[in-house]
Amino acid sequence: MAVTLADVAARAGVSAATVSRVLSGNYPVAGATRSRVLRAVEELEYVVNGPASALAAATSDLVGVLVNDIADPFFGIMASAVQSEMEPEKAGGKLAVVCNTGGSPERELTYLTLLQRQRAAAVVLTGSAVEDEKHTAALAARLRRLSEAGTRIVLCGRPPLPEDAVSGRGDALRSGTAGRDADGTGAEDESTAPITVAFDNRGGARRLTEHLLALGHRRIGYVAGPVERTTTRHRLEGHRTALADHDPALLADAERLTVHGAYDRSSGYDGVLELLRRAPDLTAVLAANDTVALGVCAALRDQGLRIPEDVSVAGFDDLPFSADAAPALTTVRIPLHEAGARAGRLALGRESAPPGGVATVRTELMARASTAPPRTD
Amino acid sequence: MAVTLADVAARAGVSAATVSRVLSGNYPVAGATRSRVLRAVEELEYVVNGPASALAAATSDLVGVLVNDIADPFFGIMASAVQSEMEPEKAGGKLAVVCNTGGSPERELTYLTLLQRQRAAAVVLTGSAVEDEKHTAALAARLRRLSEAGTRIVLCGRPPLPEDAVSGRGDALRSGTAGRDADGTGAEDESTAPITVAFDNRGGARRLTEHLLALGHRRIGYVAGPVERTTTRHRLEGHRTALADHDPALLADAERLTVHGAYDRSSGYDGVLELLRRAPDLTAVLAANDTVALGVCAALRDQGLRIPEDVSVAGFDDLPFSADAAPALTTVRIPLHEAGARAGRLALGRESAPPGGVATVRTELMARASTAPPRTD
DNA sequence: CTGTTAGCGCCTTCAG
DNA sequence: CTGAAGGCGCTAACAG
Repeated sequence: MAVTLADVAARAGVSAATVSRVLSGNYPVAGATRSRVLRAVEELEYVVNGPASALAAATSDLVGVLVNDIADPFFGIMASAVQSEMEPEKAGGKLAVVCNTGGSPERELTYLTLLQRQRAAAVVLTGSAVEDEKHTAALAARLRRLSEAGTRIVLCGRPPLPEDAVSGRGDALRSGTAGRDADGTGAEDESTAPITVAFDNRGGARRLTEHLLALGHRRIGYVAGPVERTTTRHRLEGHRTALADHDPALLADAERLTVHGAYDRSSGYDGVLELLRRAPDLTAVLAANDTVALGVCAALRDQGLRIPEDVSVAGFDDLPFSADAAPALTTVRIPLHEAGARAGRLALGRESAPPGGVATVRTELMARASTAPPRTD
Repeated sequence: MAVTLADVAARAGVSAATVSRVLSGNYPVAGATRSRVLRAVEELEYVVNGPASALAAATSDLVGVLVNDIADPFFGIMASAVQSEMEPEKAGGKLAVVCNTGGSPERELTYLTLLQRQRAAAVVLTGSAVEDEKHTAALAARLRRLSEAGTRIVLCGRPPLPEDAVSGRGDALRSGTAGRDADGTGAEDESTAPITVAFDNRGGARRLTEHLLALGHRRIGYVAGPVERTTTRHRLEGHRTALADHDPALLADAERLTVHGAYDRSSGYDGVLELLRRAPDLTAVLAANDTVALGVCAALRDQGLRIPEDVSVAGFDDLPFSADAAPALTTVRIPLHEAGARAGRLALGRESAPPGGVATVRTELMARASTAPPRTD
């Protein structure tokens, strides 16, 4: 069908091996032959057969990037950053594969299988994880297998896997076919645990709540994300820590002033309406993220409430549109691009793992116009 | 290293061929053997070796999706839609590969090469194309080669390639290696021209401008996208057509009232400032897209101008945040999800090509609060 | 520095 | 319905 290495070799008057060598460039070849080969490649418009070379070399140049929602800039920015580190110029043309799990644990596993099947060079898992015992175990198992197969694993924006989930079972039930490659030299025991680039969600949420507290707010509603997600839990913990530190009494009401929903606009809209029903005297609302905050603002406006005069609102993530919202949104900045880029480098092994395998990315309070002191009626 | 087909075969007490057959499921196998094999697969945690099967079968299950900017929801939504059609349940687990070109023609070509090397099953090119003779020719050539290699090509959100760029040269210089697979039966001449899902940018822009005209606006500024992009040109053409139809005199000023920039927020900010310098008596501003419109609004606000009382603003695309902007943004809705999903189906051959190979997606005017009649001083 | 020789793991006729 | 055998295109030791 297509042009093959042999065709190029024939045209250049050399052996296939030589062509292979000049193409991969990791082996000495005479200048003259090299250019002769290159010319043949040009003339024949030869393009390497990826599957064939992956098979022979037992490695591929695919890197998987799993995201919960590719239509959400939060993930788009990270994915873009990861990919920016795979520039053909920078890293020999790795192909970053962005996979959209839609937040579904099953699809997460499915994609990991697909990537394992492609013998991906690395996999980057971004965004919050689902905290379900069974799923965590399944995920850990799959990651372990990927890792054993030589795929590098990087977590970005999610916490490391719990210890107990990582500890693998050691029995490799391997059957017959009398050991090909007869000796057991393949013992490249790179630290098998995934590398993690975590976000300081707790700290960010704590500082955000402290900011509201300092402004004088005491009745603070919280439109949180899905209950089962790590990010949701961490942000909530930071919030409540700040509350407790300021006045333990505030904590008592926290439960009632919290509603859960998805990480989308309508959850914010509906969520704040529910909060208003429960506590009409709310003076501030924290949202799970900036998108949710937008929904909160819309609902508040529809209720005839002014921001921040009547109610203060704050988001999380500091996505690009947040600064342009009216009023500009107070939020917590996460350096998504930097984090993604780092994850990309880690995935390619171009940067060495941080001590302990976990790097935590700082978050920063961005106090803007959507928060102000509460009304003093 | 890893578990192979042979391992599974041995454990199930059958031949490798049989295992292959139950796994691909396209060949009769006795129920008993089938389940025995399946069990062995389970026990061994076998995962097919993608490269190997791609090599042997000469097809892969990768589908490339090229986008100009993955961090932009415009592309995120389309990519997500394309991918949603490749659900493991729907289409035998195709892997959609989202590639971020950053709008660079060179990277577009590079990614196409990478995809060709992977022997991708299909490629979807989304978003506006660069109108440069040389690049168009190079692109057409590469697409033709991909197409010849059996990769299906779909354009989504960009116009079909110009006729003259498509017409291929017929000489296939193929050398030596005395024809393997000795007969020339592989003559599967599917219509080689790319299928297109185009957006009606012209019509949308025309209706948008007519809307402003109907409100009474006559001095309308336009912060357009990059000059060399098809989308930019089409939207501008629609705008000017409306202007000319309404009053040819308006066209005279159109050039002066147009500035070009990137498809981002800061272009909107800077662009409208420039327009204001050129024509302080502007009553309305059209933006290249919603993101740009946000920048326009920010700049206007910073200048102490109210929207829409002092200046009306409109965007394009109707991204999710547009309805939540304050004021809600008047814009033109493009059904990005539907378009992307259709492109995905077309790419998989699950939907037959539209007559002429081009389907045009309707756009719809969304008149909201950011546009109103001009001030009557 | 270059050619030769074996596979990599799977699919696919072709017999049985 | 199942097994045997050859090859997909490339890489990786080995020899020269």
